[in-house]
Amino acid sequence: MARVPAAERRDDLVNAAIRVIASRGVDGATTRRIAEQANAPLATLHYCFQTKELLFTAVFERLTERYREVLIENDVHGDLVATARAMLRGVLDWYLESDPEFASASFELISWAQRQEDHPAVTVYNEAFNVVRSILARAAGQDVAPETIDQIGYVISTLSDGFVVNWLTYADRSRAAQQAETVVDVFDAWLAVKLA
Amino acid sequence: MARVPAAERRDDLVNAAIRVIASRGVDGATTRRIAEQANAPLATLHYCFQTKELLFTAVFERLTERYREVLIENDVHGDLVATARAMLRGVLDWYLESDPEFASASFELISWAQRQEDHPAVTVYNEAFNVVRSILARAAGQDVAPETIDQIGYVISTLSDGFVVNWLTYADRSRAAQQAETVVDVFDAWLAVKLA
Amino acid sequence: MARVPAAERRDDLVNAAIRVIASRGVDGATTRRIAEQANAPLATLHYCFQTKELLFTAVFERLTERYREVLIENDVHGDLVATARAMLRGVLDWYLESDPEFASASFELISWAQRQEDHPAVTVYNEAFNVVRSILARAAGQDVAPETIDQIGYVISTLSDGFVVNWLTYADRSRAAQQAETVVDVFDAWLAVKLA
Amino acid sequence: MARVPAAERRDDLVNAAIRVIASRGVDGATTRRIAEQANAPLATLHYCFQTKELLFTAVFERLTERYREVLIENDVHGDLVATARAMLRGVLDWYLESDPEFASASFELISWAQRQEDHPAVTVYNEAFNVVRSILARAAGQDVAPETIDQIGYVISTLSDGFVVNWLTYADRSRAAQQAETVVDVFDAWLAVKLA
DNA sequence: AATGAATGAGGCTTCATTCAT
DNA sequence: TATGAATGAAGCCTCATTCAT
Repeated sequence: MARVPAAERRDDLVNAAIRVIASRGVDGATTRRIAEQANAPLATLHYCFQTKELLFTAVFERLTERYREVLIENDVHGDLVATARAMLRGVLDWYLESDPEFASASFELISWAQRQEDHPAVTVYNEAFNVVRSILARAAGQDVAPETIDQIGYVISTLSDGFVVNWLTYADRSRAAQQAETVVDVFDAWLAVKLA
Repeated sequence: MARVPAAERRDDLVNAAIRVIASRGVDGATTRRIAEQANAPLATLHYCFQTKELLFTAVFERLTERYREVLIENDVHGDLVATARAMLRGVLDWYLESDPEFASASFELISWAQRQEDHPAVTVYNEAFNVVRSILARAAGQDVAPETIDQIGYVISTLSDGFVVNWLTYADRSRAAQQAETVVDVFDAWLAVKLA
Repeated sequence: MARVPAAERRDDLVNAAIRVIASRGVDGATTRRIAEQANAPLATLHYCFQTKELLFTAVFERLTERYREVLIENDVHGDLVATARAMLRGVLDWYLESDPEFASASFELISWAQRQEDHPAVTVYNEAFNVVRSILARAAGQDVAPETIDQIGYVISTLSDGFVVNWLTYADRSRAAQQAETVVDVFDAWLAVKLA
Repeated sequence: MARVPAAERRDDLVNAAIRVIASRGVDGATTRRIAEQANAPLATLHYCFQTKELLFTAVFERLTERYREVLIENDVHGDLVATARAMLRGVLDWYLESDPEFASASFELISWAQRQEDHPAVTVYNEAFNVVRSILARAAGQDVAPETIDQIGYVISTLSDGFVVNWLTYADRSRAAQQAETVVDVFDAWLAVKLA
């Protein structure tokens, strides 16, 4: 097996871990399987990441980062309603575009993170929430109360999380696409009342 | 050691399993830990449930059954709006009342079930959905299209699932109680538009 | 399950044990499987036979007894050559008639007995040998040296054991039937030289 | 702990397995006991052989190989009678020289192999038989019918198997040495008639 | 007398990790 | 540096046996 520099290996291993977690769950994601998927010797995994937990943390960070990117990419720089709406849409579409297994891996990892000592699960939520808030705040200008911003953020996350659970369970893309419409309708209705 | 009827033992084990799954995740829920939590020798677990998987299935059924009960208990036998609203409220309140660990165990088990051969995860969703549908249908009478009923059911489940994810992540009851209000507001707004 | 007197159960259990040993080997013959095969509760096995070893000893005795019967049934009360020949034939035919699994169980049990404290394996051989010897001795009258009698007995057992090993391995009855002819031919040739 | 090449480790384990099987039977040959006998940690056994069954297969192959060597070593390259005779003698002597436990392990494993899916038991017999046949065929030249060759092979195996059973049962070397003589006498008598 | 319930001991296997090179 | 080899701990499960009725 060709010797490969550690930095590159790290990347391979993180990607491999995501794939394995998606297909076999967090508990099915053994070091051996991840190493195999990454085409790397088992010992390399521990050479690159002292511990399985550290590898998972890296995976977690990668997912968090991706999530933030999705949010930022979907900032339409419009008014509050348009911006909020686009953000929700963007997240739903992203879920739909990626493999359902990807969403599955994310969820698995959040459960996993919940049980780790320093609760990075909360961190990722907070971080995502901060991104959402800052985007919305800019769109809202001065007129909207911070509590309202927060609430909008909460509803976006609630709707998208709820959407994902169903999508993961049924893994039926055309059905999920329709449901995405419904979800956006729900959001619209509420926003109209809220910002009336 | 005192003689304990098998049925009771089975019950103890199911309860123990729920507790362990909630606190340590499905993969942390080893037979040893479950037996210990149930205050039973490890071999007893396999006497009562031939297999760990069978125990988990029993746990799964227990949770499913409980979920159905909650739905039925919250049928107010009113008109469609009142009935739908009460059902959503009932589920949210139930989540809030029970230990967050209970909801956590449910979520963990759904992920687990997803990876089992015969996908009981889908079954539990379908079953719950059928209960919701039949309650809503009775409340709606003849005037409402079945598709609308289905959509209302979908929104109830999406909102409650989304609510749970946040509740599990932060495990902050007073915050969740406020969020429950928001969730119901969202539902009301949409229902008003939908059934206008 | 109907309560059945212990004496009858003992018989059932011994028969069940033989069947299970034949089909799954000594190590596959667990108490549970034997009890199941005998249609008896597991605890009954230990009620009838304090120990699995004691049950196996009973099985062993049953097989030994059967072996002795076969030898005696095939005593043609003729001269030495005819008697010896008939005995070998009788044993070979018996093996051929019974299920190959029966022979298999016998062999399994002999290996098993070999490893028990008081070596009943030797006992069964000695016993069988004594039966053979006494039959041959009567047929031989006074003229034949005891050593010769012993040697004939040894050759009978060697040939029949060797025959069985092949029969067990290939479990091909028509092939084994031909081989039985060959075995008898071998015996005849040697007897002719030996008793010339 | 000193680094030991994997190949050597495998060898140690195979040897240990043979010893344990010989002394405690196939079913008494637990992974723990084999590892202990090999002075290796239990996990090492599974590092070298993914499975207990694979280890046993390796043991089986070792025994088969050894058996073939014995046959080939005892090819005297003489005429048919001399060659056949020498082969039988060689096998008997080999059994006598080696520990009775070695023969015991062989027999145990053949029973074991019989119960495996792909019946390697038949394979080893066929293989051994082919070696015998080819040696005999060369010695016989053109004049002897193939059926006769086969028959001689069968008698050799029957006599040696029968011999072994007694040898294993009594484990009395001096007695077995005498019996070996008798066995060869039997073979000689039959060969004389057969090839007359 | 007869049996459902229960269990300690031990079975095979896999895990994350470390060691020696 | 990078990795094949090795391993202690723990996984699930089954065994023969005993207990309480």
